[in-house]
Amino acid sequence: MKADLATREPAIQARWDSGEIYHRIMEARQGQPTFLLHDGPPYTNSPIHLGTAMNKMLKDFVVKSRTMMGFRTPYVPGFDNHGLPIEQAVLTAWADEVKADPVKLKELGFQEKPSDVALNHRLKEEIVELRTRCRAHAERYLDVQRDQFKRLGVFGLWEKPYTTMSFKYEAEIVRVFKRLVQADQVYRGLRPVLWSPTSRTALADTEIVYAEHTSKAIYVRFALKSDPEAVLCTNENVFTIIWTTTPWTIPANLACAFHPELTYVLVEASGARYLILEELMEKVLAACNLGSGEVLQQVRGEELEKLVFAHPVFGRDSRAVLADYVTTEDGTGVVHTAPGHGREDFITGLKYNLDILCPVDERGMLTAEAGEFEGLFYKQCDKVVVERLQELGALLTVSDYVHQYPHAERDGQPVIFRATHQWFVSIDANDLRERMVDAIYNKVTWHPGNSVHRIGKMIENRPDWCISRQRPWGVGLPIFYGKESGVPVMDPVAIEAVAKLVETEGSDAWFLRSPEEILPAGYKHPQTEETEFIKEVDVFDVWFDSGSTHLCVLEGNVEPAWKAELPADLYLEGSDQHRGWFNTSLVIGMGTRGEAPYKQVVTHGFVVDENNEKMSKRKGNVIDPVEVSNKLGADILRYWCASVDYPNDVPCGENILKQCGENYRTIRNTFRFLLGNLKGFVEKEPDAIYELDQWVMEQTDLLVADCVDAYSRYDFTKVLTSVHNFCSNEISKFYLDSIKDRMYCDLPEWASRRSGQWACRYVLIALVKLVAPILVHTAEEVYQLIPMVGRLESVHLETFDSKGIERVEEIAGGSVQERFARMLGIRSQVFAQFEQWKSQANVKDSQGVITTISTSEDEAEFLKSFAEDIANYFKMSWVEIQVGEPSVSFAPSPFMECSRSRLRRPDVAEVSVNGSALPLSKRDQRALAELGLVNQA
RNA sequence: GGGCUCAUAGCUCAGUUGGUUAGAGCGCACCCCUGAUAAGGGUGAGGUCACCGGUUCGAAUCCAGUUGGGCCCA
Repeated sequence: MKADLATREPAIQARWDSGEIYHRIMEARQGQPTFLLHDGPPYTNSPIHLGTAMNKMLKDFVVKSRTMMGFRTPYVPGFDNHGLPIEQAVLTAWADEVKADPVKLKELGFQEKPSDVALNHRLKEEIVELRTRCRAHAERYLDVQRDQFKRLGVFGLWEKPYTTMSFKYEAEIVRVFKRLVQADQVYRGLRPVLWSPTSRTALADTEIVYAEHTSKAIYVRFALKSDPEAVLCTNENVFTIIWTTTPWTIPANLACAFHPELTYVLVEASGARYLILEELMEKVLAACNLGSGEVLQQVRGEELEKLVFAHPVFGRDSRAVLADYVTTEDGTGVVHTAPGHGREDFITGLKYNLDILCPVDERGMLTAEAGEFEGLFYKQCDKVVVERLQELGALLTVSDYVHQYPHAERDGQPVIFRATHQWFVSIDANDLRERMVDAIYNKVTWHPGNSVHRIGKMIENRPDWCISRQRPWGVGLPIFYGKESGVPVMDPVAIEAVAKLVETEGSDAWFLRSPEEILPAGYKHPQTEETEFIKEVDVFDVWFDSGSTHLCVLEGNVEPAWKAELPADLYLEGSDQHRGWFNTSLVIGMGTRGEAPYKQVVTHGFVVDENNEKMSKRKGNVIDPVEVSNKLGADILRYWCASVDYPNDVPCGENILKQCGENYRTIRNTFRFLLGNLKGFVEKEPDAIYELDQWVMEQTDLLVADCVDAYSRYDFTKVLTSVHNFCSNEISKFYLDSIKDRMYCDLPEWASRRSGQWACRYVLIALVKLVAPILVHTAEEVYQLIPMVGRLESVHLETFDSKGIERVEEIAGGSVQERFARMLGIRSQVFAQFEQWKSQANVKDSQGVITTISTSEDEAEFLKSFAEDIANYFKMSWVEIQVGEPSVSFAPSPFMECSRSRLRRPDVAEVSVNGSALPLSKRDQRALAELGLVNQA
């Protein structure tokens, strides 16, 4: 019975497939309490990797173990299809066809602003062509991944998984948006994005490369305008100094940021007073040629919050604000803040309710909002601003500064941060944040427990969620704008019209159809009463797609068969999903339904190699789960998955897998030998159960109790190590050795042998069920070979053989367990002493040896209570027990060797068998007599 | 740089609220069996609990820091 899992497993899986195992299980658990694990969808742009595999296997452990605990455990796998990585893969493969270049698309008028939305016919076709290719790409890898997951032995509704690109799902995404709009959770606002002025498009982070760039670095002084709380000792001739490498953003300056916890000084130098960071004082004074300074006052940053400075060019207010990203490395400790031109600036702007001022248009030209700088290209503006500041006496110094600066990967040109209109889910409207934080800390259970801090901190600090993306591969944001007014339509009726369209024609239709074709006849803008509209061209952030899964799937709106009770019992994903899916699902769940979509969340770490280093193709330390399955077997990979401490980062490599294979074989061989003992098994409970057999069945009951408890706590390592140790220590090293004599020499119908077989089967069934959620194929294979009436179609339809808590406690404290624990303690002492004796006595094996144990009256009586069995337990021919000074001695047995049992016991005597004299023990004489081979002695 | 986190034998893991000599399995070494045999059994050697301080009668365990991994952000 060679393992050979690589060929056995596919055959087992084929039987599951043809028997529709998932559906059989669902039928079998009809009406039982439900345990719902809701699947987080993997992204369909490549074959699975080990991390994806681990995630699915862990989920499968949960689903299968809960099934065997008696729950109904529907599992609808999902796939995440939209988004940039697929789009990029498609574009790369399509690179030679220039018409698909997104830059080209933008040039054709595919702009992010509503005024640019008028899509011409040609463009529509190109977008749809690109989307079609993306869809095909996603479909292809969806199939690949599905096959790979199935190869791992994962059960689920594989013929009808949820896919975020299915028409009905896309329509539900639109409806989730509608619900958030109805809940007054959505708004349109400005936000800085990486922007390429040359290609006039927003860029994703992945489209950016950092390259060396020489900028003009300037020190600029801002005069103090007011100090309402008189924090400073004087307000005459006071300035602060900022340092920036982007002079063109000076027109957009609205604030100066100080670090709340750092110390600033008011220093008098060259006839003026400057408020700068203490730590950088010398450096700044030197850089600005201000000579040496005299410190007038020290003040902590947090006290400066009420100060107002004057914009050096426009004279308008530039508020002092606090921000902890202010560093002590570059600059002055005071950060020029332009909320329309930087991410951190933007966040600070939101915090202080500053305008998101962005006086730069999509071409990189300064707009009217930039006053005297209007009409300049931002690079020219750099120069002009410097000159103007010089003229105004605000410029302290200027120099060239070489640093890493973001450039567009596509054309190699530098990019800028530029605020553009985007759609947001507000995190603070309707106390959403508070309610989420409450749910995190008080409603949801997190495993491991400390991950509550991780998600908690994130939600406490997260900014509003920008859900719009300027990309073609996604679900279009279902927003109409009044053609003249540009006012967006926030009307559920209009959004529902889009949902209806998408449901039947897919989200491509949003790009193809005109507003008139989509909206109800005669539709009027609720605010402006306009009747002509243009459409938004942005699509949803893919995290909106996946954050909606619990609504799309579990509410049953996409597919009634998926309907389940919300919140789900469990989400189980990698720890990166604190930022991702757990987060977005919570926002959407709380924003729409007012509660978290999950009751419990389990997170797992990432796979690292045997040196605890991250796996990467470059390092060549990647383990491919499919390759492992096809070479060693999926059960080996599953063994690995259950043997590592998954809440942490988990190591994997060839040596570790080899070790898993060895441990696996211990379990497999134990099953195999137990099975071997069941030859000729009779399905009838024996009249009497031997004490040893009673012991092993009780041990099994205790193991089952431990393991089921471990399963309920998602502690698969505990399950597997317990089972493995049990197989090795209790079963293989003791029990099976001890019953060998009985199994080989007693006759099949004897009560002794029947008792042993009964116990072997009891143990085997229990063990096979225990490992079934993990070693899915092996358990099935063995289960089908166990002689039993009422065997189910699959082991995965079974339930664990759990005894009640009372019975378990009774066993644990019972006399059989106590007696055997004591006896086994003595046994190991005897073994240790035997090892010493046999080397000096030149005896190789205990089989032909007699042991004499001299001990206290109490212990002697105890050992004698096991009668002749003690010889089997100690693997000796015979054990003499006497009262006396404690000692253990050994001697080669002086008795004849029984030619049947090979034991040298006192009762061996020569009897005549078929005319020749054979030495036989009493038991063997009886056996042969019953077989008619010898006369009863 | 920030948030969260991890570090116990060669490997994978246990180590409850701080309390004898830090455990298990695998691997390894030596020995045995050959009626579990691409199996099985016995014995044994392996650890300054990442490092450095501190709290304590007592620290793998609590605290601070350092180093090195990991995830997420900047």
